[in-house]
Amino acid sequence: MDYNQLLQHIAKHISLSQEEQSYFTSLLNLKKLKKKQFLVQEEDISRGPVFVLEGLLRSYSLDKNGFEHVIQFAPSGWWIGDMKSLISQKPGTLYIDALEDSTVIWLWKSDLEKLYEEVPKFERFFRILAENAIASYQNRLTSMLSLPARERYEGFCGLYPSLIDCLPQKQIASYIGVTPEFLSKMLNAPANK
Amino acid sequence: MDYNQLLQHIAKHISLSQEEQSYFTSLLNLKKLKKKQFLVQEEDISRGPVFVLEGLLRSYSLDKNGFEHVIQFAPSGWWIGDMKSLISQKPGTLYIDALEDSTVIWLWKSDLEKLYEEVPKFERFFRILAENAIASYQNRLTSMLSLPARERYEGFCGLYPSLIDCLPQKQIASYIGVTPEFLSKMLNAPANK
DNA sequence: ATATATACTTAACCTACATTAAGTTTTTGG
DNA sequence: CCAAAAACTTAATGTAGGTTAAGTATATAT
Repeated sequence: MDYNQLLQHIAKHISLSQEEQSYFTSLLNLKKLKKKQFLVQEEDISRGPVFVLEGLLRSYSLDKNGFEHVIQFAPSGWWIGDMKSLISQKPGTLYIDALEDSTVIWLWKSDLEKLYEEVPKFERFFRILAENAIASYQNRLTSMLSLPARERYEGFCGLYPSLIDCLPQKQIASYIGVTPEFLSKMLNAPANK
Repeated sequence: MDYNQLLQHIAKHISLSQEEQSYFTSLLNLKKLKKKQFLVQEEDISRGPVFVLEGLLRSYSLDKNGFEHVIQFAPSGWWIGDMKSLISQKPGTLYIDALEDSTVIWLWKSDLEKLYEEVPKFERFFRILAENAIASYQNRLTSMLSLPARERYEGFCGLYPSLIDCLPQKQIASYIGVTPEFLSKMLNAPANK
């Protein structure tokens, strides 16, 4: 399969020899998801980090009234996962599914651990990845705590312009933390303000 | 100085030889902070990760009305930092100050990078640290998006029982995302509900 | 092509939480 | 030990955003 996109992405942070590359790719698993299909089913909890080759995934939580709350979108070239479940290897609280037909690459946690032993440079790669994720969560939290819905929406548009046209509005509403009805009203309100 | 607490904390995740330990400690800087004192002043932006030996720090953002929004508390034994500024080495958007007289240990980013070269095991250590932080941010976001204020408060009490008695109520209000007035009313409301 | 599900809109009404403001208690610093 | 600042409380009033519900538009699948 075509792992080039992933290898190029990794090459931005660490450089791998030919052998390291092929050892790495030998550990990869490919999965195709139909729109609405879940990444992780049932007891299948030990999956490691997931890279989106093509398509669009999201992670979300469910509240006790059955409403979904989007934690993250992952278009092509992004990583996604439920970190609590990945660390603890217990069933997580996040659901991950495909918003479009998608192709993803993933690692078993045990293979990832072997990879760290064999090619320690990957510790650096995933450290950098994790640090970037932290920066973006700190940012998101700040905006949840301190901005009104309209500014959170504008922030989203600024940060993910390419997602605006391909995401259903209700998904964006969920991400910024309002109901679809309210987002609709807000966007169709007289001009601005 | 007494770096034992930090070394023990690190030993939970990686094991270091005597030399590695002393190389590491040679890079550390110690700083004492008075209550209300800021960790990072003015243009002093290139500070790396900060470990709290003693006391209590917090990071927060300021909104345009001058209100503070707490992103994280860091009691003794915890790490704290503004990840965006650490990565970009540009002034960040978070403020970090001491809620009690405190002692912290910190690294310059350039020293941290030398450390990664000399003792690659630290890549693993900070990767694990970062992954744990991600899990906790995913959790916090979930609770901001899907729980009402009372349940966020209860979640906070469950997660940080030791902080409840030593934190001013208004700091907890800020962390869970409500005004101090509302938290006060909520806690003094007839019994429960 | 048509049926059905899903997405979006609009509007009336509702509520969790914010704002303002005044008063009380506790902590801090000199 | 005292004055001033900071923290907490209470209450009246305001509002951003939720809920419910009904209708319209747009996909999706067969």
